[in-house]
Amino acid sequence: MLSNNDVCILINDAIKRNETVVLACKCTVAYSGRAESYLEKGDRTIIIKGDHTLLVHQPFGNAAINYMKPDSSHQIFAEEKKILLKSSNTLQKEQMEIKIEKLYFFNSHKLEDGQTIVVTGTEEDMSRMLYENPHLIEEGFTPVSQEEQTKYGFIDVFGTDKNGNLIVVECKRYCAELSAVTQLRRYVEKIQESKGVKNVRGILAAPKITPNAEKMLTDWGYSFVAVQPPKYYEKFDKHQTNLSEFTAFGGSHGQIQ
Amino acid sequence: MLSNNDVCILINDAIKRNETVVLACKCTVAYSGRAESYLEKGDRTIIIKGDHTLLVHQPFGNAAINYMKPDSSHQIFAEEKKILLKSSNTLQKEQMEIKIEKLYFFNSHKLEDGQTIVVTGTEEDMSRMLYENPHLIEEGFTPVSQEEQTKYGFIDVFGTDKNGNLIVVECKRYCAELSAVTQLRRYVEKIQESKGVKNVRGILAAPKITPNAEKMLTDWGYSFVAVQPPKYYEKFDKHQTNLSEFTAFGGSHGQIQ
DNA sequence: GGGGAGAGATGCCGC
DNA sequence: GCGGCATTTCTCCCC
Repeated sequence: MLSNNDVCILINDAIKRNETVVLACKCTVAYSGRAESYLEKGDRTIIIKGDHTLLVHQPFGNAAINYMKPDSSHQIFAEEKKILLKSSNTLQKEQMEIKIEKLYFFNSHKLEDGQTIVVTGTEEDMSRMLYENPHLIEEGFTPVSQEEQTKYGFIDVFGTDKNGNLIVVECKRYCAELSAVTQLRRYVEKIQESKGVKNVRGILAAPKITPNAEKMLTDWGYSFVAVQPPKYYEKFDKHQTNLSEFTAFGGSHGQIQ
Repeated sequence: MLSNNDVCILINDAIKRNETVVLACKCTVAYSGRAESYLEKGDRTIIIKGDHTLLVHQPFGNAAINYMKPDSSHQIFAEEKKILLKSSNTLQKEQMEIKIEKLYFFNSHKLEDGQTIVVTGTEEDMSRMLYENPHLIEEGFTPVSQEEQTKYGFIDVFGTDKNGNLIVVECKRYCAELSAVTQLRRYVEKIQESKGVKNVRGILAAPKITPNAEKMLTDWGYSFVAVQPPKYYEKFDKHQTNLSEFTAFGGSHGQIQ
C-alpha cells in the first residue's frame, strides 16, 4: 500500500520524464487566469500529458471542465490528509490548485505520437466541391477562385454568373445563421468597393438556413442555395504521403453526390 | 498477467456499470459521422465516461483528437493480436473504430460528480460591469437594459448618451475582430429600424481591437472604448447557494477596477 | 506572431 | 426543440 507521499514522488517523477499521467480522484479545482473558476468537491479524472497540458474531466460530458495549457508547471505534494496539485503557467499568468481528498487510481506511461489526423467533409471540402461542380450553385456559374484571401476575410468561392456578374459564395456545413449573412455581406461590400462594381451577387450555400437569417439574406438581395457538405474517404492528403488504406466500417463509402 | 480476453471482459463490465474507464495504448482511430477522419498508429489515452462519452487524447495538446458524444454504445473485444474498440451512436449516425495494438495500462472506477463550475470574468460579467459602471463607456451614458433579447441577436448593453441618443454597446473579452463590428452593425441597424430613429450610436467595448476591425468600425461611424474584462471572486452565484469560501492562491484578489 | 475563420466545434440560455 | 452566441474557446492557415 502506497502512502500519499510515495504516490506524489511517483507522479512527480513521471511528470519530469514527460510521461502521460492519469488519475481519478475526489477533488476541488480552483483556477485563475484569463477568467476565474471554482469547482466544488466531486469525482474527476485528471490527465497530465507529455507536453505538460493538464486536463480535468468530470465523469460526464465532452469537454474538459478545467485545463492548463501546454508547457505549464505541475507539482504534486502530500499534505496531512490531502494531496495538493499546483499548476502554473507564468507566461500565460495562469494558475490552478487541485485539492485531492481521495485518490481512486493513478497510472502513467511514456506515450509517443507523431501522427496528424486526416479529416474530410469540412467546409474546405465543401467549397472545393462547389468549385469543381459549379452547377450545384446555378447553371452558368463560373468559379474563378477558391478560398481567396481578402483584407476583409477570405472568400470560399468567387466567380461570375452567366451574365458576367460577380458572385461571392459563402459555405456553411450546418444550418446558416445570422452571422453567416453578415459575413457574406462583408465580402460582397468589400468586393463592390475594391472592384468598383455595384452588381455583386452574394450566395449562401448550406444545407439549411434559419428563418431570421433567410429574412436578412433576402432583405439584402442575396440568395440561398441548399447544398449538402461532401463526405467521402480520401486515401491520401496533402499532409501525409503514406496513409495506409482506410478500410474501417467495411470498405468503400459514398462519393461526392 | 491478464490476457487480452480478460482485459476486454473487465472493461466491458466496467462500461456496463457506468464506471469511468481510462486506458493508454498504441492504436489507430477511424471515425465516420458528421465528417470522416482517420488517425494513424500512435500512442493515445482513451477515456470512456459514466455517461458513455468517449474521448481519444494524443499525448499533447488541449483538445481531444476524436470523441463520441454521450450515450454512445461501446464494445471492446479481443482479436488474435489486437483489441478492437467499436463505438456507435445510432441517433447521431456516428461510429468509431479503434484498433488497439498495444495496451500500456487501463483502470476504471465509479465516479460521482454533481457539481457545477462557477466562472467569473465572462463577457456577461463584463456587460454587467458596464451596466453598473456606465462612466467606463463615457460620461453621461445611461444604461437602460443589459443582455436585451432582440430578433436579430441580443444586445450586451443598451442605453442613451447625455444628448439622448440611443447607444448600443457590444462587449468582447478579447481583441475585437471584424465579426464583432458586423455584429454591432446588425444591432444598430435593427434598432434604427425598429425604433424609427437614425441617430443610433454603436460602441465596441473590448481590451483591444484589430486594425482592420478599427477601420471598419470608424468607416461605419461607430467607436471603440478600451475596457478590461473584470476578474474577481464571487462567494455566491445564482447556481449555487452554498459555495464554500474560495481561498485558493492565498485569499482576496482584485476587484472590479 | 497577429489576424481571420472553421470546428465532427461544445455548451448555455431564452423563446 | 430551435436560435443565437460566448467559449479560460482551440486549431489551422496565411500574411
